[in-house]
Amino acid sequence: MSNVCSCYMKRLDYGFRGFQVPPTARRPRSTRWRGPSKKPAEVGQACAFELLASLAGRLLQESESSASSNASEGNNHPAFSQSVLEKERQDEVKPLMAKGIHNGSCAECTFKTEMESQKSIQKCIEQAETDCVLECVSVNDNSCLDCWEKVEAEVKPKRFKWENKFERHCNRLVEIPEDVRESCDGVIKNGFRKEQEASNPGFKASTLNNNFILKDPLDKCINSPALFDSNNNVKSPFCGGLFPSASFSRHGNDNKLGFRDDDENFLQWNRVWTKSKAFRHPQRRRRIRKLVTSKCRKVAPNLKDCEHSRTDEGVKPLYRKRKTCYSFVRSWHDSLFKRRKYFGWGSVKNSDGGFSSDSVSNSPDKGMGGDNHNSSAKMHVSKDSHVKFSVKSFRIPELYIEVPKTATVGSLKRTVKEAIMAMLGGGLHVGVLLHGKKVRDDKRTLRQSGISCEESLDKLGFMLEPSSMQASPSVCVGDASPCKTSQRVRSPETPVLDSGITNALHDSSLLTNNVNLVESNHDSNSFSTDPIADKIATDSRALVTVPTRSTEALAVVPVGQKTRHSELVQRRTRRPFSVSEVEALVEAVEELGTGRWRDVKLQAFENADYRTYVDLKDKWKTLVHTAKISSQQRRGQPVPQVLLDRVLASHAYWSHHQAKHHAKQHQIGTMKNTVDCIQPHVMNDVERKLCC
DNA sequence: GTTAGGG
DNA sequence: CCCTAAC
Repeated sequence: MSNVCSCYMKRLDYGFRGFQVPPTARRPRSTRWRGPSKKPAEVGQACAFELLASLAGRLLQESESSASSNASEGNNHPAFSQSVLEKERQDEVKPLMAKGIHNGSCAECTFKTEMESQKSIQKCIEQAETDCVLECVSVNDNSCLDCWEKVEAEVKPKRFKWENKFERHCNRLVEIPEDVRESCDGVIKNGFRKEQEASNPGFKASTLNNNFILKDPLDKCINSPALFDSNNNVKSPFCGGLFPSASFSRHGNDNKLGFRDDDENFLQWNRVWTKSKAFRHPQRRRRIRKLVTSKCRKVAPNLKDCEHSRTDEGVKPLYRKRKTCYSFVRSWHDSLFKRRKYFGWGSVKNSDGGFSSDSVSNSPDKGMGGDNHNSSAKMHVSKDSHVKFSVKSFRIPELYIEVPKTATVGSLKRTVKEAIMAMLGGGLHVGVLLHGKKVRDDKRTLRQSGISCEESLDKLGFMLEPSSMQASPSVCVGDASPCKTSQRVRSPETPVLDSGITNALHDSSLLTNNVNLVESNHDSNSFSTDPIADKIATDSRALVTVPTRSTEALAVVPVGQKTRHSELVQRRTRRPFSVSEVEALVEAVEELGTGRWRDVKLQAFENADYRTYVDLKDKWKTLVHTAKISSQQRRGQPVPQVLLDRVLASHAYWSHHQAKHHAKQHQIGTMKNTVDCIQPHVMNDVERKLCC
């Protein structure tokens, strides 16, 4: 624990993308896939197929009576899914979502009740159909998706292509009895498949002999933590997370899971996404840096260095020093966004480190179960106007820790525990999101809040938030939520915290993005008056967000953004120098010379807050380079050759002059040191002459 | 805090 | 544009 922030040369890095409160085994981060977040539609597909597959399994089991219902090792799921698994094992058909069914899938509630009651196939099919429809509807209505697509269109138009999402699929082989095939096929064609074919040209569902070979999103498998079952890992290769490497091919299907461009896309995405205008203002940025730095100077001995202790004034982060904690934070961030590149397994949805519910499902009652793509929350509206929820588990944000290789397992456990406890230290509240917006009025009824309406089924979300926080940086609950990779809600009226960055840092350890959906409308060219809000909105993948003090710029401590997600201080937005700026720079340098960048700044760019003297120095550097290369090699906005000539001339002059000056200074120093007998006025004379 | 230079 | 060493 105490070594978390120290500098062991040999370390083992553990990345935890989240914990499930219920004991569902999870893969090591290194084996989990994190691709670009999937679209909700894929969830819908998977759910529908789960239904079908589950149905198939169930029917098989029934048809073969109890002969096959003996073993249940490793399957921690009751009832029907277990039998499905068993059947799969016997048949050596290792497909499927049987495991997915058990835990948190949209099919769950249906099968736990309806299937167990052995109602008619038709009913199940109808249910499946209904669910398909619901899925599609909710997908279409999903505002997060809208945002996502919007950003996609605006930010990564060339690189991030959803058409490719099916490239990461693997085949699922589902055995379906002959007598059900027809009806299932009908369902597929008329319901799910139809929808999918309409929206996803790449989607395929074909029949082969007695099998259905379904290509559906692997993401569903691997993104669903519910699928991780350490006991059954071998049985469900496609269920992700159990693969030691980042790619695999299965059964000769050549379904390679390549991360190739997706990773790039992701990084690119993250980069763009994290580009923020928050720190565009140098003064603010400096202030932030100072704040952070000063905070970091406070010494603390261990991981808690990077945690926060509460005082009467509020929450105060105790940062040992910038390097230590910053690197900790940064490595966390790096682990998020860089490791993702290599170890993609896992849920992108988790990548924002959000608390998430493994599943939030409705009571297995009658009625319709709408799958909420915003939060995975399932809500059931029964006939008596009750709205029933069941939240099975929550996950906490990704946690990144380091321990020495020599650490014991016990210490590792303790470290993880302490880190978790630190995150959860303040206790938690649950927030409710409706239409991506926080429902703040606790006294309103569900009906009044619009939650009781069926139309809101896919608009509901949950989030966890620290109970001690006034502000609401919180995280959506829910697993299948595209929202998690995109945005969260930060209501404009989010209360202001007094402790500023202190709280921000505190929050950072606890929470993930809390981004207003609306802010996804930001484009990289817009300038925000609220840098922090901007930042938060832009960097949805940052592990950390900062409650903003209205329009005051604070700090965001990305532990890792996507961002995705982000550094302690965001990289500034690139601001190409205009010709006039170049001219001003050249003029100033001609006069002042190189090496006096502060003066250059004050003289020529005093009012350009976004230009630091380092910027000017860098620009001069590139100008010199540009002037030296041929015009064909130059890129960006062309600089008039006249200016470049002046740059070269000035550069040559000042190089010479500076060298001469330095030589003279050295000469003078030497003289002073070696010839003590020289009278001061003589020395001054010499200096004057040399410096001419 | 500035400057210089590598990335 | 960032980072860091050196001053």
